[in-house]
Amino acid sequence: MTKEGATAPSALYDGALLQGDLFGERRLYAQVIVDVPAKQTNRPFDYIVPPQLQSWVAVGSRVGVPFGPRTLQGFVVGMSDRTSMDAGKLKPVEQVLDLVPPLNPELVDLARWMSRTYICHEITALQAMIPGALKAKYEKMIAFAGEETHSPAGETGRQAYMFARSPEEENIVAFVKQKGAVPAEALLRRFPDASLMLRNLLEQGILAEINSVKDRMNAKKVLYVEAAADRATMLEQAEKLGAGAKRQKELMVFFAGQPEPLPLAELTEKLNISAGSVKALAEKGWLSVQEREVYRDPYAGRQFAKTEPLPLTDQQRGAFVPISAALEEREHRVFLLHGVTGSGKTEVYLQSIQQCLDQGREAIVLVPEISLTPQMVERFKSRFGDAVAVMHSRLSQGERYDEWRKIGTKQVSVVIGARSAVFAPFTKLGLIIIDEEHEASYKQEESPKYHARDVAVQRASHQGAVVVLGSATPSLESYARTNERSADRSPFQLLTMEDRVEGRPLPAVHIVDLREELKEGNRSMFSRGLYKAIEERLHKKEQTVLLLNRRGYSTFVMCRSCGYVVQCPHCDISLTYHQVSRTMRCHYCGLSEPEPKKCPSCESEHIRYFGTGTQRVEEELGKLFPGIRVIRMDVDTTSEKGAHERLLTRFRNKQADVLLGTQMVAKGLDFPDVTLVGVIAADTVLHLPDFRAAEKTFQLLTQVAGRAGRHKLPGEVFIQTYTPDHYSIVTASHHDYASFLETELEMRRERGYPPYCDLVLITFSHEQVPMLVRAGESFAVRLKDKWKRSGAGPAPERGGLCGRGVDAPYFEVYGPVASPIPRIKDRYRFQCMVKYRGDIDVSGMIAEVAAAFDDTVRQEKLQIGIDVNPQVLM
DNA sequence: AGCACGCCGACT
DNA sequence: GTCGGCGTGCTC
Repeated sequence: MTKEGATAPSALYDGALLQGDLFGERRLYAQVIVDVPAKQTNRPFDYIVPPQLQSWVAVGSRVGVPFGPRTLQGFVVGMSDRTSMDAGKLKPVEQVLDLVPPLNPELVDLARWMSRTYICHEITALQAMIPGALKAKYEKMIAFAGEETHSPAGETGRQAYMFARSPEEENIVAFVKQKGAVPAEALLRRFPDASLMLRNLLEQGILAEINSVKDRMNAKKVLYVEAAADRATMLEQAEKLGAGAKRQKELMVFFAGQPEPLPLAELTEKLNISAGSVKALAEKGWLSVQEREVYRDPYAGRQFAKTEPLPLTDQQRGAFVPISAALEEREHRVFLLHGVTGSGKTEVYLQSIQQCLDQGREAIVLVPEISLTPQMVERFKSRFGDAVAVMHSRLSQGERYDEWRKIGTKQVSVVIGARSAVFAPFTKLGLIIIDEEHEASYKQEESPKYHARDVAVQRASHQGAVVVLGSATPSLESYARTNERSADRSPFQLLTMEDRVEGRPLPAVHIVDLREELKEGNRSMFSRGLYKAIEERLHKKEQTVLLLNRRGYSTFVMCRSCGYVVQCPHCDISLTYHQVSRTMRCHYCGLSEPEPKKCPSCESEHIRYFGTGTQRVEEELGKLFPGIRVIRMDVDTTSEKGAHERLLTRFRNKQADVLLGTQMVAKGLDFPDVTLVGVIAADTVLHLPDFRAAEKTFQLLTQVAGRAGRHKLPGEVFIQTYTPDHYSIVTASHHDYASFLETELEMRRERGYPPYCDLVLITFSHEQVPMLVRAGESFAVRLKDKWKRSGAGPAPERGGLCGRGVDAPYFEVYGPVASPIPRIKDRYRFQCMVKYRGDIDVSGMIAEVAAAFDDTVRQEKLQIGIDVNPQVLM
């Protein structure tokens, strides 16, 4: 309203504002992020909130809004009573999709932070926070639009045409009219050949298209039965029933003494009565049947023996006290709990959570997906009972949604789950625990490429919550931050637990030099030491875990005549032979083709299989130890739902002697009779082109070694390797994290890698190499230019990072170079790496350069993937 | 992402 | 002379 308008009386009585006021209505506008992940729509759009929806719309609501010609799902990210736009141009919010907003203002802020930090569209970040069941689904509805007689005069031609509708058209109109609105898909199913007629009817305006957001939140409904009269009446009426209605009589008597409603299913089972009897009585009006929403509880009917807090050891107490104090102060703190395997970290978690709950606050527990086993869940369910919601990928979409719903409705105060559980919509968050914080699975590989650890710290800092990062082998980034010296990042507090509970010794570790074995004439994949050890375990009826971080049968297949290696035609990677299916498979694009009988290149039949995979180890075990019972666990045997747990249960029940698998056998398993762990080839990870290769090797070896001798029986570990002197292997064999850390930090410093700098990886992919090189080079130039113009100083020389002072800002773009796997699914891949240190908004700079590339992306089908790894400086 | 509006080739 | 190609731009 203008100033003049405010002083002129006539204007005061004009306009929608006043009209609204007269009817006691408030003007309310919602800022909505719509479900279109594109640069141009990556901002809020304003909508009018109609009066009847005002009490339902809040920041965090999921709404259906008209957007251009269609209706889209969107999230409300702001509410206000004014708008910067001409209010006359605004459209109204059409639908509110949930009774309770699925997000809250804090999560909406977090999404904005994520979109900036990880360079993604805001809608992508918002979508990542809600369960898949709430993902938008759109539906075209056909509705009846009005009588043709309403057409204005003068359009007689049109009318005449309309009156000439065919009987089939009449049928369609009648059908739609009767139903009110019909999904277009359903209509075409009913009238399969009607698409042309439908188009005519739509053009004539007799029918209309309505786009709406289909509501996928299907709460499960169950029928409940209860008495519809008082006890006396029920008994009285029971007597009046005929002798033939024996079941009904029974039911009446039962409900006379049953004031509470009962689920129909339970009733029919308990009283051995058919639903028909209930229906008959309901029709007579003596019973009432209602629909009730229920939760699909995947743990329904399972009894969890209640456990009480265990007395803490001195060491556990040493860790618990500072956490407890921070909780008490309601202060945001991050603790790094460095505890060797078996030191009792879980009990510290449990008691910290208990304290958090006692304060009326809520807790999130993140665990790697793979260790989200029934045993793990059981420990939490046993302590906190129904206050726990469990979220993992093995749940059906509906189950997942129901668990999640319990958070919003305050039925639970603890969530345990994998990565995405960090977004649990709690409003009084007090504690976030991240178990095995070094695990790579906390990093999401698709957009938004977030790291759950970083998101957790971000969330906690806004809520005054405590974060506990637990690990036996903390990531260098986290460990470095306990020594933080930079001004703008607060340090993590280190808590250490060095001893195993009850003083159980760490297992003895033998490093086996495979070169020596070869010299001695042992060409088998098992060293003599490991062979003997397995044999011994078979005799003693103890169990063995074998780790080989490579699935399939053999890693590559080569022709010995010409040296041809069978490769994937779509990816630059050799194919792996799978014995079970007798196929060659690509582990990157999933291609599967029959094994070659002769060399595709020279037709020779001298084809040999090189490299060992889990399938081959399994076969070999069977040959060496006839009758041995082996469970193989890798992606190929655990893809089926519940297979993972089934295999572990079998092993636990001692239905197998050996558990053989890829890294998934290394994580968090705890079997009392496992006394031997064998690592078939420790170097598989070590030589990957990854600056974290040594760290990953150390972590993997330490984790898997921790699987042996966790209970009464002492454990033994064999690590087979061709590089027995490598520091990651040597230090892992001594369970010596401190020494590993020291050496690895020195390596990182020399090479200029995290935690001495932050990294961002930018990958480009395209079907043609020239395009890719041009784009990558142009990107790098523009990025360097941006840095220069920011006036932050000259880019240092290459390698200049080494030995630089702690506070010196640094920025360098490396590349573009071909990616480690130069082609996947027929697309070539190049990458640039940005190394920097200091408080530089690199994400912002990259986002701007990427935005300038948008046209290229559209026209040339160039794909730019940006992987932001905000690391920690030392 | 869709969808409309807007300037240049092969057709009634 | 028109129908239609997809290049640019907008969606509260």
